[in-house]
This record gives sequence, C-alpha cells and structure tokens, in this order.
Amino acid sequence: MTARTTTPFQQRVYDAILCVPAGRVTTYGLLARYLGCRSAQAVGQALRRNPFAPGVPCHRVIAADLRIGGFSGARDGPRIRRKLQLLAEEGVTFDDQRRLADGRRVFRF
DNA sequence: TACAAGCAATAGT
DNA sequence: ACTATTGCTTGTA
Repeated sequence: MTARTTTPFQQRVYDAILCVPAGRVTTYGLLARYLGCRSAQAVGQALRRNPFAPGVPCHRVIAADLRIGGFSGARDGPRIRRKLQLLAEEGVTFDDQRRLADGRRVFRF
C-alpha cells in the first residue's frame, strides 16, 4: 500500500457525488466528464476503494445505460440488492432488469 | 522513480 | 457479444 487514503481525483469524485441530491442518481461517464476526465473506469476504481465509505453515497452512481452497475466491488449479489434498497428508500426505483425505472431521475451537472 | 496490471465503464465493431 | 479505448489507482521492482 502506498500510503495514500485520499488522492485529488478521489476528492473530486467525493465532492461531485455530494452534489447529487437524494432521490437522484448520476452516471460514471457523466461524473467523469464533469471532473474533466474521459475515463469512467477511473471513477469506478476510485469508488471501489471508497476511502470515504460510508460517508459517500456511492449508490447514487449508476452506469450510463441506466443500469445499476456495481457496488462495493461486486456487480451482482447481495451488495447490489443493498444498493437497490438504498436507492428505493430515496425514491429511486429500478425494474426487474436492474434498469432505472425513470431515466429522468438522472442528475445532470 | 519507473513500469506493469487492473477497474463498480463506455463506445464502437 | 466482443474488443478497444480511456484515465487513474495500486502494487512491485
């Protein structure tokens, strides 16, 4: 471990996610673009490590095709169910195909 | 410091 | 469905 808990990039991701109000979601690509980077993988990588958890509502970040994406290092399984439940409690609902029920819930910076 | 490998992705073929 | 691209993080040498 190269001792570093927070990189500048992660701080940007953190701040940007906090800008997303409850009940809304954003996408990796949108977030990356907002940060001035074209790599959504970088965002995913940063969030996967999530040094701010559970301070950062990572569950408000979904994929560009409005799919649920992954959560806490897993793209399927009980963790995803937890993500869906967290979003549901905020008023964001997904259908059985793990697709966002209402695309208008996506928050645009 | 430099290099290599990986990622909760996306776009294009 | 698959491959290529993309920028950042992490670990090792």
